[in-house]
Amino acid sequence: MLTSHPLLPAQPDQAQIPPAKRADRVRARSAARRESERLQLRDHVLQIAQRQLVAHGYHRFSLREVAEEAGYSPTALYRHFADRDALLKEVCNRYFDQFSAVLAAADRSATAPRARLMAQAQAYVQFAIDNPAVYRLMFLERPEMGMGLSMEEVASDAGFGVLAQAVGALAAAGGIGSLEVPQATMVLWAGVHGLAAMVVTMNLLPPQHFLAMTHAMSVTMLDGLQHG
Amino acid sequence: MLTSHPLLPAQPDQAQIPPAKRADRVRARSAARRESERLQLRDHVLQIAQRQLVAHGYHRFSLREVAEEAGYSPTALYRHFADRDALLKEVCNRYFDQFSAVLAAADRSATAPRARLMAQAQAYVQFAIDNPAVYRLMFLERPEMGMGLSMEEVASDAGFGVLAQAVGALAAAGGIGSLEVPQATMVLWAGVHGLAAMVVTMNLLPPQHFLAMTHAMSVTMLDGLQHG
DNA sequence: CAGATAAGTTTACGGTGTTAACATAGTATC
DNA sequence: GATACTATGTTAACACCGTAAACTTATCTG
Repeated sequence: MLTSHPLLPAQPDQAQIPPAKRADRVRARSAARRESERLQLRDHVLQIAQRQLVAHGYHRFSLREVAEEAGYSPTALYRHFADRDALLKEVCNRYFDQFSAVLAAADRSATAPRARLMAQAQAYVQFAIDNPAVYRLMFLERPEMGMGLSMEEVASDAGFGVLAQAVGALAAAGGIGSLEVPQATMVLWAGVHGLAAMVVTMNLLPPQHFLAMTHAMSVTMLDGLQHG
Repeated sequence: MLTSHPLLPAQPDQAQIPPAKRADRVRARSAARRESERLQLRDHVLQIAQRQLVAHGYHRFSLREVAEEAGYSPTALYRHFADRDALLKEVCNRYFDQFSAVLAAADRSATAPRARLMAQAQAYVQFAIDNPAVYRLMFLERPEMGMGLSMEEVASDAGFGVLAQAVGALAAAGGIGSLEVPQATMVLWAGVHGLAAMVVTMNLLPPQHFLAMTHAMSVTMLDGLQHG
């Protein structure tokens, strides 16, 4: 039998503390606990939403079904999220962090600018292969989610910082011909984005095929930049 | 006051023709007229659907609203189309023909393989700019519409025949390095597809921007193919 | 004339996102 | 300690959606 709430850490002896201060502390702890519970619930719902998005895809994603699996009435979720889109947007944000991390890791796996960009492209398409529904949501269906940035911002620094940096390094090494760095960044991004879009829209071909194509595309573009 | 049905052409004097044969002819004409009316209605509905798809976008497209504008009950459309997707698919097909024609015209606007491919890329993105909802439907939302082909088939001949042909011509002129023709075709297609996808998903930037980027991307890719 | 066929209707079902009205527990205040 | 307030749920309801089934009506056919 538990003598104290499992979520609450054991409290020290408070016998000699003035009641007023003790009440304040209790109140503070209570508020903290309720806030924690609220965040925990949010997180729980978001995890379910994430799972269902991956499982059913973007088109079948339903707020009501998320609520049902979470054990709430559909309208209860509106206390925690403005609407269905806000819920999806939060799911997006989490994946966006993960996506950035994946790209950054790929970037660190090499030193030469060209090799860094090749690795990034591969990781980019691999992410789309691993998370088609998420990539679709972030970049195809609701582009305002996942990043509230304009394309220029994305290509410059805030969004795909690692990409822009690597392109900058490539430019410093003389790997870019007549194009400016932002333009070259956009071109590279659009190229892999095209492949990623194909991955998530037509799921017939094996993933390996797309990775090979990504390699071919990266080589072609990088060669083209160099001899431009 | 009209003495004959306006849709029916005036018939010659049939006084001396045997009643049996005359009945046959009337029956045939009647069937033809009903068939024509049916096709006319189909076309009318398709035009409305096309307009609404362009106006409201893919997400808001509603079978019921099409029926309302056409002046029918929602279920009436099921006599002419299997379901909502079939209706959209037909709209797609019409645009697909137009799309092919646009690409073919662009291809004919130049003679050198490289110039032909540049023109095709420009026309490709221009089509996406002009018909974002349609491009989205054909290549992003429902790839099985507009072309029931696998990516290989598309890149080879049946789908983008003009593209594959131009790449073949480029290869014959020594414009392709180590890549095979199908791979080079896919790379080029994926590149412009990436730009087109950006056009239809993020409609913030001016079209001219995308056309300039298309130019940069085409040059980069073609240079890359040459020096690969 | 009787029957089949085609096209259109109304009705209905299950699904969606979302709003409004209500219940209730916990907190804050006098 | 009673009272008001706030947060967090609930149910009911609205306005959509795609679509299936049953029914009406007009037309063609044997």
